[in-house]
Amino acid sequence: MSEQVEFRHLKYIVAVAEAGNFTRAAERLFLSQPSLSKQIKDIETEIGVQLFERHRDGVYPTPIGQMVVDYAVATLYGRTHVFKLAKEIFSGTIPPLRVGFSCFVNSRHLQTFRSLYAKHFPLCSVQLSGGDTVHILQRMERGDLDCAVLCLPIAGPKWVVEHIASTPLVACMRTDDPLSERTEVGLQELVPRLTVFRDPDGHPAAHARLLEMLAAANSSVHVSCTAATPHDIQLLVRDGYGIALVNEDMPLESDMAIRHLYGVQWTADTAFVYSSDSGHPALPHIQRHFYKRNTETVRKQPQADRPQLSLKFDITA
Amino acid sequence: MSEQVEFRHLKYIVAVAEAGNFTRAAERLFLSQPSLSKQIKDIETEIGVQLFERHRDGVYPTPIGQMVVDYAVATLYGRTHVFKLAKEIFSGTIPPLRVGFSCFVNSRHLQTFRSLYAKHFPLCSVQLSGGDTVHILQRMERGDLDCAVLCLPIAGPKWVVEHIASTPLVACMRTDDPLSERTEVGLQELVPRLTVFRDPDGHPAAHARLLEMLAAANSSVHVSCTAATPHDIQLLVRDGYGIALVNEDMPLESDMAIRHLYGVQWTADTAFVYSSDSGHPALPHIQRHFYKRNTETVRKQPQADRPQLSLKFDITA
DNA sequence: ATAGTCCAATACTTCCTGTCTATGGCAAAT
DNA sequence: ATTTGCCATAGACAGGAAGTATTGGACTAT
Repeated sequence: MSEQVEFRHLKYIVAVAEAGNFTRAAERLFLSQPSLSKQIKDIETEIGVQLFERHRDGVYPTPIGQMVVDYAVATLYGRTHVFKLAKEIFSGTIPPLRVGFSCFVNSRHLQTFRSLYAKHFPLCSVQLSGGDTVHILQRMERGDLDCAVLCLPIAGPKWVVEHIASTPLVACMRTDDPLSERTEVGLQELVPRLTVFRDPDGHPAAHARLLEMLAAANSSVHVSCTAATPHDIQLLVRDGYGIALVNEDMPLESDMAIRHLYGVQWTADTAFVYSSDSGHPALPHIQRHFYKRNTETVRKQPQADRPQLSLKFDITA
Repeated sequence: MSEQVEFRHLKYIVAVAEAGNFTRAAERLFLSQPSLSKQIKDIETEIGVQLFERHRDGVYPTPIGQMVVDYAVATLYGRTHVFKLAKEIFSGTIPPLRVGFSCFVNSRHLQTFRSLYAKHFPLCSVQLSGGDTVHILQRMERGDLDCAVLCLPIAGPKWVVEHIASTPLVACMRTDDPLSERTEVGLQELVPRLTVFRDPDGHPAAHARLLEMLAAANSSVHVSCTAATPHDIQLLVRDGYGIALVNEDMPLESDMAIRHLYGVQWTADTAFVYSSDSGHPALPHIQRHFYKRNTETVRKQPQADRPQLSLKFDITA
């Protein structure tokens, strides 16, 4: 039924809608008016729907016609951009992708991203640079970075956020800590000693969300030590300043142990982020791949009986 | 550059990728093999990118080719569905849209939805039915409803959720309540008298989220009265059972007053929801319109200094 | 009234191009 | 060495998109 509709027709439909007049639309298309009229009419009879109302004072899309016009604009845009991107990738004229990352993101996610990119864009190089989340976001806003792998939550409509992974939050303590003899530790016995945190300034939204999750569990903590890197956090824990909540997959240094939490199921989340008005042509394609990977694997929702809280969402959004 | 690429080519590209072989792809397309070969080759030279690697044991898409194949599949799918939808709307063969709604959703959102639908699909009718959120979701899952206008949070990957509106949460009390003399009420003086709530069974996730927001403000409440409708909530408040948290735009009955909260900025959110595997062809188009309306108006993020918490997200997701 | 203007639709011709058949080339299998 | 399977090339042909010329309808100005 729609098999006969070609890109040519979409171009004609858009032109007529914009010009509001067959004659001027034909001029703009460097086409004769009869040819344009016929093509539009052919399509209308082909799909069995009137797309335009011809009045003496102009040609207006019908409501359905307007829907088709919207579709046509999007589709024409998609075509030019896919093939533009393909050519840029093929010729290597695509600029190097500048990727930021938070040091709290496990390096395997960076490797996943990197191999995904290398697989799809073998001629294209990647420039990595680490930093705290706020700084990375600032640099993306300035246009100094194209995208980033960061810890959620990331707020606001200006970012495109594609979830990559969830990791349980666990307690990080010394191996000689009495609590390390348990296989799991309860929140109530943990909270009084929970004093080591990620630097709130590095990612205020994540800090606020963590405090909110603690509040939801009727726990209030005393934030006495903060650190800007996983290494520093373990330094503080090793030196006896307290216990920290860390990602289960954080690279563990010597004399450090992690224990799961009992009674709650808290997770931290990693995401691929880029500016919604970013110009780099590879980003939507990469995002689409992460999206596919998500929709294929997310099926198995565990639905545990323990309260599942996640750092995923920014509660101030 | 990509101007020469037609839907025909996209079909050919997909067929070759699926058949892994020019000859068999041509058979499947009821086309001669040379014609197919030539068309693919023409496109490759036209856009300047090799899409397929011809090996002795088969034809494989290059990485860029795979990207184009993905694009082609999506674009072909889009074309058939847009015109199928257009025809169904035009001929009135589109079935009536069965819309569910929660009674806590302000009726103006239903009217917005209704006028949007009527504007785009004038020949198509709407069947409205109200109920509590859980019930509406169940009916959508069973296929008895096509879509719904509900209060967030709505969890899970099986729902497509498009945000419609945010409304401040306010305290609902009797007009003769001492607190009603203030222009704003503080959470600390409010919480001890906050005893009237929406029925938790009607929307467990929203109830849990509200309790979490209260916990985040170091407040724990005693849920002594619950009601299933805004009317019943006001009934309980009028009869002196306590104060309720309600949407600012809830239709107010006589002797009832609402007061904003001081120190926090809490909001409840309304969304357009439908099943991600729903077959009704109008839904993606409606969603697209809400999405457009959002992206056009959301620019002005207030960024107040008060803590902004929202019922928007399901924290157990 | 009537001529003039504007615009879409129709009739017919031209020419481009997508498809076909036939064939060549190449590598692996027998 | 021959056969087989597959893709590329060459030349002929037909379908249809676009062009030119024209008609027809509706409004306007004199």
